[in-house]
Amino acid sequence: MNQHEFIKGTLSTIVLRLLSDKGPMYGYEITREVRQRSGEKILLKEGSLYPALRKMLSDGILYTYTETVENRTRVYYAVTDSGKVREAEQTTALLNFISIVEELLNPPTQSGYA
Amino acid sequence: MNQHEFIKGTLSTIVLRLLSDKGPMYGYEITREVRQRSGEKILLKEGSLYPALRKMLSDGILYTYTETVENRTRVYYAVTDSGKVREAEQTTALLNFISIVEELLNPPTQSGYA
DNA sequence: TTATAATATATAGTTATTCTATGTATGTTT
DNA sequence: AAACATACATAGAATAACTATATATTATAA
Repeated sequence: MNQHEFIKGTLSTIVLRLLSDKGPMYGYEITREVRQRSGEKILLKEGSLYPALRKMLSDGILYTYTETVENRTRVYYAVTDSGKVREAEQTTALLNFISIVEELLNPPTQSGYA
Repeated sequence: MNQHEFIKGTLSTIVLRLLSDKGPMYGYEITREVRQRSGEKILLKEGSLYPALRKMLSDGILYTYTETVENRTRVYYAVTDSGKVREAEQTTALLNFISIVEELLNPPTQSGYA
């Protein structure tokens, strides 16, 4: 995600939300899904994704299992029970933060117009 | 802004927007205004604000002048012409990014409800 | 009167996160 | 044969925000 640095701090929430929503996914699949769902706007890099996934693993909010399909190993990442709690918390917190930022960006000089 | 790290990447846009909207402000005033406008949710720290302001100065999107009120020096930060252009760009980009994130966070399984 | 809080500035150093660049390996298409 | 897509991953750089600290004045509270 080079095109804007707004992603910082939101990446793990987005990934966690995606895994909660779609079920277990493997890394490469996550990058494609985020790219597709964002209309090619958010291009997740491996150098961002894998460290983020490893942190979530060590935090106990994800776990992994592997499958081999056509000689290619896939490492699936899935949400743990505590991860589900965290997902709800973080999603709510991010949406709250977003609404605050939207208010801050809305020019008060324009409010008052009918 | 310790309570959530979502701020990362958005701080300078918020400050730039605020200065564009309210006119020149001094550092301490900015922290109070952001705190107040955000309903005490975003608590800007000096260690975050002043480095951010200095970066914007060196980028040429802000300039400063000083005033002394009751023996206290105030360093006012104001938006340059190129800063006005940047403000419009960054604000639009942030709002676009926000709408993408909102879409990503919206569970597609829930869409379809009336 | 002394201490604390509010006003006002700012920096040094730490931590955390994302990115660039790179590396491995297989299968498919040109 | 080369390039591209699939699939993993890491090392090191860059950046941004934070904690903690420092200075100084004025106002308030104990």
